Amino acid sequence: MEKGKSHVSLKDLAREIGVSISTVSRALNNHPDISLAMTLKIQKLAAERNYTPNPLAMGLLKQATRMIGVIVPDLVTHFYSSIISGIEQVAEEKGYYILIASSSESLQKEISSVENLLKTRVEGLIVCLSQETQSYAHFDRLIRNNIPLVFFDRVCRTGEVPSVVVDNMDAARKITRHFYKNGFRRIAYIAGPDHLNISQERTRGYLSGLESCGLDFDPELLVKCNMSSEGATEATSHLLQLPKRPDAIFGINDTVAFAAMKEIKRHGLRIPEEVALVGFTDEFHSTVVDPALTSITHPTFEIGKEAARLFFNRIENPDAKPVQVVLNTKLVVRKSSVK
Amino acid sequence: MEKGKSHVSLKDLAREIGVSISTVSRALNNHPDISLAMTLKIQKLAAERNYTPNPLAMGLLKQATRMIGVIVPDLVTHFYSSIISGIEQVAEEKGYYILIASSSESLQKEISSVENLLKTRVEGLIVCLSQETQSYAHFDRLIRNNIPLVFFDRVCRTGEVPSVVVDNMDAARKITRHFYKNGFRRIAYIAGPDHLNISQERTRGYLSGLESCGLDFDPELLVKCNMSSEGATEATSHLLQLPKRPDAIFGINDTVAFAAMKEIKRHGLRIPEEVALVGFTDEFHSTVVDPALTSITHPTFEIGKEAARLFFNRIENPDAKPVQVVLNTKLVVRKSSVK
DNA sequence: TTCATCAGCGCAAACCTTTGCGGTAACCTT
DNA sequence: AAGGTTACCGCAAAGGTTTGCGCTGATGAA
Repeated sequence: MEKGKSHVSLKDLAREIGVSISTVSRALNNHPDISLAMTLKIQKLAAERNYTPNPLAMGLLKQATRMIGVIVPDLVTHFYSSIISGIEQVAEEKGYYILIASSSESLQKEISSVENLLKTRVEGLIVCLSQETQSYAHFDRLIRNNIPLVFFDRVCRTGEVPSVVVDNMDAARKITRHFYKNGFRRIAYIAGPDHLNISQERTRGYLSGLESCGLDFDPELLVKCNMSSEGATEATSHLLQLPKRPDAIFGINDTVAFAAMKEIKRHGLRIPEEVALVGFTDEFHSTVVDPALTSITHPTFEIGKEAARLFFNRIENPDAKPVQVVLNTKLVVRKSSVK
Repeated sequence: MEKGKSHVSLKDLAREIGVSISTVSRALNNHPDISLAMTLKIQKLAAERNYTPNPLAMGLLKQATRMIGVIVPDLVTHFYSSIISGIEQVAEEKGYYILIASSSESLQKEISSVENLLKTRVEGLIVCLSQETQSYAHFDRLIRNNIPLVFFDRVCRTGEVPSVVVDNMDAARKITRHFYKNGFRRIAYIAGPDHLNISQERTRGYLSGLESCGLDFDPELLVKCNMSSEGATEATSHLLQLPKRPDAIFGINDTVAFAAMKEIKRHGLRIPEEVALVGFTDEFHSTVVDPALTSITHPTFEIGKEAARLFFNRIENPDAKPVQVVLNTKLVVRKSSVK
């Protein structure tokens, strides 16, 4: 291999054999116009020289970069990294790469990520909305130009954009009823911002669960937080200091659940004897904490794979109607919610 | 915006204004050859039409894709996702994107990831070796062609390739001495595969720590595992069933430490009264488990940022001598190791 | 008036690939 | 032997950008 030039081009091969570039190209693509002898000779040299087509040139020509942009609120939360892992697996099978950008839960960063990813000519985007996102104009351009777009978990525009979510309402209902069955009556819920679909849906499930158990809804027991550790800690502390404090809490996601657990312990209360706790989180974390956390486990890896599948459906069939895939969650009962 | 064509090219602008493509290009680059009036007119139109240079074309021309390949053993471990986050931050500042591939701790996948990333014409690679990797021939091509390459954490060829690591020997020494100071005498170490630098270095630190405390090294107390949950569980179980079982264990990384914790509990032993435990892990996980885990915390985010900085040094100064950056760890003492 | 100068712009090559079309032999047919 | 096939290959354009060089018209000087 020549120094300073790590990639061989068709031109290099053509020059070395003494034919034109087009002949080399056709030979490598087994075009019938090229004689067998010539084809073999060219393919042999190409293999020796380790030729691989330049994806930039192909991208220019075919207008297809084989890259997907992925925007997540953050990279370090297991929920997201696991989903990304799922996306990556399907993408790899299809020969696609993913470009990851994190919005850090900021609308501004989400907007600029969309722009930047489009600048790099990704073929489309797979997105989980940031916590701040309430306006969706930055996705208009994609929709208008029919650029593939898929939302997961935190979604919007479900009429126009395919999405994959879990059955949040059902999950929250299951939690509430589980608490009831285990003898808890003052069931609190630490929710997220109102504009997020996951928060709304889980709130509905919570209320529906209460009703189905014949429990009255006490507005004091529904608190909202910004889904950060700090916000959740504060929310938990608030709940625990109520005149009639709750005997059960469920948190809207991992971060909230763990912060709540720490805060309950800090208040010197025992879990689950004095305050039961259930979270929305994943298998691994739930088992490592003490007491082991009862939780709704998301099929995170599957969410990622499904999002990628929807994406490729869109690529292969641009005019198909947007569908929403709803995955089921599982309530895994552990120590934190059973006296 | 026209339907089906989401990106405006120089040609489009040129046609609309009625000048040549080169004039448009120069105007946008403020070339002095173009009159002020024309420059302004072109720039205005470009802004209206939302023109952005096509990175594929630029990539072809400049042979620079502004993309970095990153290969990690997995995506979901907090250690790696946090490092990736650090890399991403620095990359974003420089206007670079990162392409992530995970080796799943497999040499085969690592090799194919290197190949595939090179095919996509990334400008270089930032890599943490897979657990299986003992031969390094797949990096030869990069070194030979002077393609930027940086290793972190699990490294090799440190003479030829810049790298960022933590002071593993010092960290393991600190742990050993910490155990000793707190009254533990049978100190066990669950190591990883021999060929990994991190495993070797920590073993040396362990031995050195024992010696400096005047403790004899008991080979029974040094067990190796493959750093999976299963391997660590088995190793721990083995240690706990020794005739003279250890009263303190330290695990080589997150996975091992948590598996060990679960296994100790499963054996009905109390932490730290009967068996003390220390891990190599991160802040978040250490505090969420019970008892809170004493651990060496890696400056993960900083490792990522430093790796990216080394990478850009390499880009800007290709012939500089490869350096190794050694970051310090911190021993954070929590309940799991203090009687 | 005439030649040199210069501002301002276009041509074309380069990066790499694919592909419709045109071209050139050698062969076959009648 | 002349015209028609056919096998095999090259030209050139397309995709988008930058840039050295050449070209034009006008202005300045002599």
